[in-house]
Amino acid sequence: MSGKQRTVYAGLVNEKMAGQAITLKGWVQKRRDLGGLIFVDLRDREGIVQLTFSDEFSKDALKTAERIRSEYVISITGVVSLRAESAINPKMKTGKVEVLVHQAEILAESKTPPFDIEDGVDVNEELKLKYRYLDLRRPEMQKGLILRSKIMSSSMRFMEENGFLDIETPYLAKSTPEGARDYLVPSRIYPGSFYALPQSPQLFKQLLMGAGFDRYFQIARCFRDEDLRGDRQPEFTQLDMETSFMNQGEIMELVNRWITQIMSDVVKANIDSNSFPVLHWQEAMDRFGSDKPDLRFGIELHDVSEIMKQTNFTVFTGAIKKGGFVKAIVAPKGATKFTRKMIDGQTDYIKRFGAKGLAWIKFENGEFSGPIAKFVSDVKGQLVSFLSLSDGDLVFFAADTFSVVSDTLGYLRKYVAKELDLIDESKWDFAWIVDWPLFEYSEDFGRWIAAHHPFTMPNEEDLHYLDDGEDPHLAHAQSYDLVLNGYELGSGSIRIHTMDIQKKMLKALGFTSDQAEKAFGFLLEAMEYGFPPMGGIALGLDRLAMLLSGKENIREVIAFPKNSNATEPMTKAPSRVSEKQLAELGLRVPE
RNA sequence: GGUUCCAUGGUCUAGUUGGUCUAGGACGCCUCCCUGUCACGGAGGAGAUCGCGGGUUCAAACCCCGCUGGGACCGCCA
Repeated sequence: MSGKQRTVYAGLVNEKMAGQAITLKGWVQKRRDLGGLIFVDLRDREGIVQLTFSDEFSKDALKTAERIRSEYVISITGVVSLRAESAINPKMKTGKVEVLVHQAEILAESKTPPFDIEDGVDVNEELKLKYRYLDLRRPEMQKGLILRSKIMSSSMRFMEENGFLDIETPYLAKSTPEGARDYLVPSRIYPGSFYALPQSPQLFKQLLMGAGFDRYFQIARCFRDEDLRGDRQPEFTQLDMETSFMNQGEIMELVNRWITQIMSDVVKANIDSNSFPVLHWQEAMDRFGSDKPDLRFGIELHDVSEIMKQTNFTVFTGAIKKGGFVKAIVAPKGATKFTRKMIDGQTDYIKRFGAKGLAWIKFENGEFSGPIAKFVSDVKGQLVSFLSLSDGDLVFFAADTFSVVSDTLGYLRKYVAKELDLIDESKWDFAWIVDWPLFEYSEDFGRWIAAHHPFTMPNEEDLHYLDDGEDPHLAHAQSYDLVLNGYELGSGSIRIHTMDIQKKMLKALGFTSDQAEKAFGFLLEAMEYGFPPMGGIALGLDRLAMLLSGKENIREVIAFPKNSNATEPMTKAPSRVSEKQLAELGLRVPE
């Protein structure tokens, strides 16, 4: 190395530096060789600046430039120069300047990369992951991770300023029932026994409250061995906090201030956290068909069961008789936009939600048309006024159980909004969803399970539902989810802090006292030693970073993510291990 | 566990009623020329067992079956 230190990042060179000698280090984005004059675009994490090589400035440097290829790592020293008016490149942040190179050194050569390192490249995902370190050189990717870092530092600053203590909790923890599948870690010292990687620091943070730390915060990695999605990775990061002696409203207010600070620090957005809508879970489901509604657009669900009861359309009346619903959404001026082919495609798509079909009518020139028009003609007047239809509208109907209708129309309203271009992508629409059911039915277990987790405090007035002979699943919880643009950003609750309620809760979940003792005995015992009232929340850092950087996949804001099959193409994890390693752990693996 | 889509030089892709494909294009790469480019330009060149295996056929990148790998979705995700 020449020994000269970098004086500035390439992307930060500006007109004020004109005439100054600077030293830059970075990667070659592009070389343009005009013969005796060579231009090189030099890239580092802050951006790109143009270098100019000519024997006018240095014969040696020009010679070096002739050898330079894409992705070489170079170090140069030169003088910042204002470009002539005609040579200014308005597309570049540094387009008004260039660096006349007096000294150049190649620090590392590079093979031709397997794909172009530039934003907007369309390369298959596996190749990008295999050469992740190259993909991460793209400005877009660096921007995402830089933004993620800013969310973390903004959060840490907020928590520090509000008296929260950063306390680490174990990664080698105990497997507990309920919830997601655990990642297990075999114990060498106790063959046949396993640690579990935490699905969240939930129990530990509650115990920290029990220990009197009062306010806890942690950027915590969490592990869940479930199948992946675009917004779900097997390991992910939570901005996790817990506080003693605060009620639900106070915690929500604190989170509002926290989010406001993040939005201001990270994306310079001035959001009014006092205006976050607070929706009851039931209301969110009724109006939007989702517990994480996207509120950037309308297209609400309307219950037309009462009107449809009067028709002879057995698909509708039959669903109602079975205790189901008929609901509708209106695609404003959608009658011409949505072709028969598109509707057929959607009819097919919604079958995955359990819907048997999709009914629709078009309202044009005062008349209904479409396959079911004749069945609903008798209630035309009622529908037009109930749904406030105007000319050219298209109406979709779903008739089924509450959950199928909700899933179907909840999906369709997003589809319709996208097709009709009704979504304002510049908006940040936060919402709180509160008053969740305490339990939900699991087909898998054949019993009621905790909707949130087993430590969630029921609403005070619902406590009696946990008593013998009552209907526990009518109980609602002191829990609150923060939603942004249709994504669940975070989930929190007030926790149970007394043993008798906790025991009732576990009993309602079907635990015998023996099983409860075995799984959560340490927690129940802790509750006997002065456990304070407490509550908290965990925000999904990866999702927040994804949304704030406008990405559609969580992989874009994780440096080294897994692919959709939970493998990692670069290191090829997971992999087989040696017989020796297995033997030490007392494990045997079938061939 | 299920549904669905995809796989052609380094990258992205054309090809789709089987023959005219000796597989076309763009970008990239290599050599040479070029002093104001920034999607530099000009001339020339290299580079593909069409993911793998089997089948149908006179003939398969193309049709069928299986496998592998990948994307999206459902289940799952306290």
